Amino acid sequence: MEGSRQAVGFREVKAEILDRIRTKTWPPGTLLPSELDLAAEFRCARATVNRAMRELAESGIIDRKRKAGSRVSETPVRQATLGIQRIRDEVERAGAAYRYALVSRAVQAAPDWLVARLELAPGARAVHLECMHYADSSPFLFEERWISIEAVPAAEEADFAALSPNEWLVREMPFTNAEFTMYASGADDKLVAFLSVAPGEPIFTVERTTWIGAQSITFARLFYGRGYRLTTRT
Amino acid sequence: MEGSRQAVGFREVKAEILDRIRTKTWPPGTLLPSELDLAAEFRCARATVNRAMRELAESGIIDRKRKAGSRVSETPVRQATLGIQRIRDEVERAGAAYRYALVSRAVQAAPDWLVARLELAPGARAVHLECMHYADSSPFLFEERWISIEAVPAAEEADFAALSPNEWLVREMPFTNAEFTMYASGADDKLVAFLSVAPGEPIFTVERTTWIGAQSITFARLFYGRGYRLTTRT
DNA sequence: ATACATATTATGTCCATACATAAAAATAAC
DNA sequence: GTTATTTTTATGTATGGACATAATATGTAT
Repeated sequence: MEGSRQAVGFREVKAEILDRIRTKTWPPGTLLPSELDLAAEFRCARATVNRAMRELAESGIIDRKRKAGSRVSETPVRQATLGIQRIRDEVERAGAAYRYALVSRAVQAAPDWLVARLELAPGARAVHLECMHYADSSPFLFEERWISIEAVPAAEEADFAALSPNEWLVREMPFTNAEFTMYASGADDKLVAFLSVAPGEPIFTVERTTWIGAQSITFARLFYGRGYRLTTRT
Repeated sequence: MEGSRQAVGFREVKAEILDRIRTKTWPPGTLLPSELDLAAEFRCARATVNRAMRELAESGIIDRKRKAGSRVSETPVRQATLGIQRIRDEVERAGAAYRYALVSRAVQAAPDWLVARLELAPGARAVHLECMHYADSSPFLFEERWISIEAVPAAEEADFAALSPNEWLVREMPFTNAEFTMYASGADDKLVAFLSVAPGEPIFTVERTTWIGAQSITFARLFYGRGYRLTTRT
């Protein structure tokens, strides 16, 4: 037979589309050919092109809309993956010994802001924890955490003095969605005491909410000690 | 007809599997039924189950291996993707008007620390820029940037007074790899002046190095104004 | 028992087809 | 000219079948 190429899989299709975008054959904003056209060009099934384009859309390279077609994204949203996230691993990867301590534990009605953030039922109860994580016995991070009892009933009985909520939840509850917010805050009195920093000293802070499916599980606020840097690459 | 359920899509399959994991019907480590078995149970095609399970594997909920089957992950890979965008979009998405101003521009030999970080040749030249980004005429972000002239010769002639390096580079060099480092720093004199903050005030800071393939392109240090929060969700 | 070849099996991918759905475009009604 | 209504079309998803591939399990020879 003549030049009928063989075995064009979704990886090849994806790579070829990416290459045409990279080389500006299809500059940002370009309307791509339809799945059917590309399938004809690559001599493969539409489903194959569909998977290639779906994955490109998931990583933000192209935008897709029914009937309107697919176009090269004008504003490619680069996606860096935040590799999370047992705090123990983070400390030990830096070559330090990890130590954890429970500061306080309470079961209480969720405050209004938490009800709003986790979309809890009014009057829902939550486990409220404060903990310290140490690297080689120097303060690494102060953690404030709330766990929805409705979502994780076992949290009410769990022994968080023995196991950090971080590790307990990793074992107990897989999650599907998380929202991270990062900002710089100034150290208040509590942080001054626990993190051994000066009042007002810049503190790298992370807030994290996690869900499984549509149900919220937990909210955590992490205050990192002096000199902490969070690094990630694409 | 009797109870033959209808239209079971991959979302439903995914949700049901997730639910069985959440309720510990299938605790961590459990070997899941094969795709064929699940397809029979849900009365759908294997491809439908396959997509559901593939997506669960991608988000780290289950681990899959040929022949060995799929099991509920013992240590769910908790990874979040951090969406990186153009500063203009970030400002405008918050409903503010975006304005950009070039503060300084110089072509100079790359300082030693930059040579090391970007793995430049000794004595390599770089464009050094300082810029301000405003949201509704209030300071949003002060940017320090170096661009390798070897990697991007056009940078030496580009008019960065008209277009921010951020947007210029996005247009010019799509598809780069990037490394992000985030931390909290205290405002120095320059930041006090440009960001209208108090001396020592906590500043959310991002350092970003980008490459295309193995070649480094640019290094930027972004100092965000008061109250900035970087949010990302999976 | 140990090493090697072979069969088995769950996942991985592809195909051709079909129908659903959303949104744009074209048309009809006012 | 403006507003409904219909048509068109690209994407979204499902199906049943097929073969590939990797890893395990099994059987065989040493």
